Amino acid sequence: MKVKKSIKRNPSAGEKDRLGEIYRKAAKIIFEKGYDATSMNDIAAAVGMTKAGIYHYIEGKQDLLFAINSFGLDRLNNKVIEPARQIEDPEERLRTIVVSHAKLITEVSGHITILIDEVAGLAPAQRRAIDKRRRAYLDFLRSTLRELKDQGKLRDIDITVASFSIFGMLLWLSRWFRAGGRLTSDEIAQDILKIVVNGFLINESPSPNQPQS
Amino acid sequence: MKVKKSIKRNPSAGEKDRLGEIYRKAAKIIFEKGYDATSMNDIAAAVGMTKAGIYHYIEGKQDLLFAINSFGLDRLNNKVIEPARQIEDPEERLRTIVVSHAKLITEVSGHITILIDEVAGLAPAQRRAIDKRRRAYLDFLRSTLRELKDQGKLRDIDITVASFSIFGMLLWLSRWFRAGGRLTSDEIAQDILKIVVNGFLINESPSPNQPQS
DNA sequence: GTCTATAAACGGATAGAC
DNA sequence: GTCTATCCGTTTATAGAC
Repeated sequence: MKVKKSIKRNPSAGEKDRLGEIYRKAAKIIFEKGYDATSMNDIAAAVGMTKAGIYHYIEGKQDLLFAINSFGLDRLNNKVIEPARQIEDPEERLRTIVVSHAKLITEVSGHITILIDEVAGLAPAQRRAIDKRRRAYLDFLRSTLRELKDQGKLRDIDITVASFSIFGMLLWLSRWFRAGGRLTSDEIAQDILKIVVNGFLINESPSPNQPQS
Repeated sequence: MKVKKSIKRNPSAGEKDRLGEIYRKAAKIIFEKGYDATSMNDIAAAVGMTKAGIYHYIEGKQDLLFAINSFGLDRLNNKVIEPARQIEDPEERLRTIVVSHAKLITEVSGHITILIDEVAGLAPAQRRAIDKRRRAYLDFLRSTLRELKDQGKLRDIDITVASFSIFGMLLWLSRWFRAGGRLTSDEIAQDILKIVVNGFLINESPSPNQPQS
């Protein structure tokens, strides 16, 4: 049981936040190359240290992956799930989920947010913990769609298909989005919102881009 | 230059199609665990041979990955792209792409169809070849959406966002679909089609599940 | 805290017997 | 065609000097 949790004061100016830097750089490389293809040497080089050096900060490669996944899920929780939970109206809640999740992905630390498939490298107990949190998010989305269906506002689409399809669009966004490209964060989030609103919801008041017949 | 291409007669009854078996089993394991996490030992064990044994059939791990990707793209070409190319009307073409791609994924050999992220392990020339074919598919979808936009049938959504979003739904389907579950291939394909038709197209004649106001 | 050096295990791939 | 045995590079991780 090593001393890991040194009190997390904000690293003051000039002081190096080594552990945080390791997390961020590792997340970026793992996102790009995949967990197994990323060696501790790759990470060390990116941080500007040797492999042995970073073992001073982390327990091992598995724990690093777990920490990154956990951090990403914390972000998701803070930026998407918790704000959305405060919203009573399910339609407004759905809009909030879609837009805030899309923007979380496209805004600065996109890689750290969701490592889609990189749970296979975790120890079983770690993996269960991550899977549980992901499932909780899926269930949250699903229950929102259920409410909408009960209100007669959802199209005749299976809720499982609907929730996974929304997920699919968002997860894939993290792969194709390039910062600084033609499209801004906002434009993309709004377009995906339009797709969801029109594709999933029954619109009594047509959306802005619906032609007035 | 080894003799690889022994004439491919159909293996007659009782005769073993070893190479085909290696491809299928390898595709399944790579799809589940990822390319780098899959060792030649894993594949050999799944086929019921030793590592050395399968090197009699394949050139190496990279070539195995390339063969699997190529085979998947061949399937995509035969079952989705070519049939859709025959269709003049872009709306009908879009419907065909979505439904046939969804069914390709959910029907038997789903894993072999698309190894989404497993191109990093390829040699540069191989990778370019695979990327080129994928991009051709994306361009095909994009040009179909472009035609619809020119006809005023597409909502005010950026074509890039639209095409990637359709892709995202379909690619993610390969991850969450479980054969023999509650939902059939057909039900899923039809639901995704509904999402696309309502989410992307401007419907002059409302779709069946659109409420008649 | 960060390094060099090295241990211990595992990876892809091949040689050669049968 | 399939095996056992083995080569050699790379990987994670650690020991110990500074």
